[in-house]
Amino acid sequence: MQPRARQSLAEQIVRILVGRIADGSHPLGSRLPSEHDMTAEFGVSRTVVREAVAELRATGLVATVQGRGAFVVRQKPPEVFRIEGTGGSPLAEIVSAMELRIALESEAAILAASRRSAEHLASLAAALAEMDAAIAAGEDAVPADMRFHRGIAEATGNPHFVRLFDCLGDGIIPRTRLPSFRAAGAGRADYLRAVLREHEQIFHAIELSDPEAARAALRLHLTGSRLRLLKMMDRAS
Amino acid sequence: MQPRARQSLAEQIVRILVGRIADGSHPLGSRLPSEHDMTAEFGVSRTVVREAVAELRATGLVATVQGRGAFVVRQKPPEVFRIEGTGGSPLAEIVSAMELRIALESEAAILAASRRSAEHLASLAAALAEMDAAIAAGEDAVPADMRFHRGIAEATGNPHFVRLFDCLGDGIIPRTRLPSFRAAGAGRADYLRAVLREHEQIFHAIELSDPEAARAALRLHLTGSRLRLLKMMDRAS
DNA sequence: ATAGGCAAAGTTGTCTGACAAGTATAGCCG
DNA sequence: CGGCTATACTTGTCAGACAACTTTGCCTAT
Repeated sequence: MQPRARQSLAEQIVRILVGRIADGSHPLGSRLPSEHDMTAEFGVSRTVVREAVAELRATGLVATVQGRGAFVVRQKPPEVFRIEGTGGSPLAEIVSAMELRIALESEAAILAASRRSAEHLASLAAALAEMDAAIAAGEDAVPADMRFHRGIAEATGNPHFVRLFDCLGDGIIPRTRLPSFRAAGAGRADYLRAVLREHEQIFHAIELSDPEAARAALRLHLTGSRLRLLKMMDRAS
Repeated sequence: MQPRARQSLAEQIVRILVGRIADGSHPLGSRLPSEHDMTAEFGVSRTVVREAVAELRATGLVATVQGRGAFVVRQKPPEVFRIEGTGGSPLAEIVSAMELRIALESEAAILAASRRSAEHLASLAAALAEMDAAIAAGEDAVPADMRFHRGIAEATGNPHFVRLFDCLGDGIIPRTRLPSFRAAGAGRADYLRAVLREHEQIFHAIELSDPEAARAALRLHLTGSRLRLLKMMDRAS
């Protein structure tokens, strides 16, 4: 699939309108010019204008009401937060992502230890069992790992932690991003078993409602994960 | 501006296509049915189909090539992380957002204290001076407050902290979301001066390259902010 | 048999005109 | 002044046509 050589007219109009909304020419709450006026201003057909407005609508900048017009409901497109593909070396990215995880998840562990219910515990225990089974089956156990960490976010009782976790996606699990990990063989199962043991320690601290122990276990886990990964990368080269 | 009572045909088609892309009926890399085929399938005009495709394009799910078709380039819309307007009471939202801030910013303070440069310090000092001036001018000092916190994220040297901070937007400053704060009058300047003093303590800890002091100052600040705001809300009612 | 060229078919991009549906405004009447 | 109606304005949809680009199939030459 080749990149397009030239921008469509609709895309050009979108760009212009996005710029105007951003610079305040069309402030929040204001009505854009009518389709008829925009066809005249931009010298394009109504179809093109409509498609441009459809795109603005899809990005959330504009809402249209039949008979009334297109209104600016947002000044800037929503920012999308991602942690992969942001440039820099893969290792630097993984280290950066790990630091972010340490921030989020150690606090989540504190809150989870204070607020967890029996259901949360059951969910975490199920994720651990799943992880155990996946390791025994020679898999990388990423889905179960994700479920465990999401379970901690859920046990915080704070929806922001859950949603941010979901936003980050599986890129937060470093081994998903290391091609060499998939080929590692024997060292891999050892690595995963160590991860599983650390998960269990986190689980027990949460079970015991001990926030500081939970935080310490989580930090140890994430710091240890990082060191182990670095060692594995050395061994691979 | 009233909500629309009924979805447009284009929006309905978008919904169907988003569902199909998500469930794998139209997998990544595949070509959507032609416009002609979709007009037949959905029983709508080509205009409607084109607008629906324009919306898919704008959300990044699809890319179109003239003469070839519309191709799926992404299976799910990028997740947008937001902390406002997620439902629940305003107070519960603010408390939840504050917990998230405590997680992110206390770790950021640790890293900032370890990694800050003279430029980072200068930038933080400038934000403090700005905040001072804004308080003296009777303003709410939100832009300077944001700059200070962003400066800490920058001093971490970890781009993830900066970008996540930018994603969160000014909703993380609780007083931007309390209408009663704007009317508070005398208590407001006192509140802001206390906030400024705490910012200064954070600044000094970072200046001294003392990670634990920075973390403690940051946590104290955020916890204190919450308590003070609760008090102000009591006084207003 | 294979490669190249050309025409036809297929596909998206744009324009035009018309009608449908909803909203806003202005004017008239009680 | 308030209510009703007609008109003007605005978005939503349909249909047809042409432009521009890509793909496919067929024919011819080597």
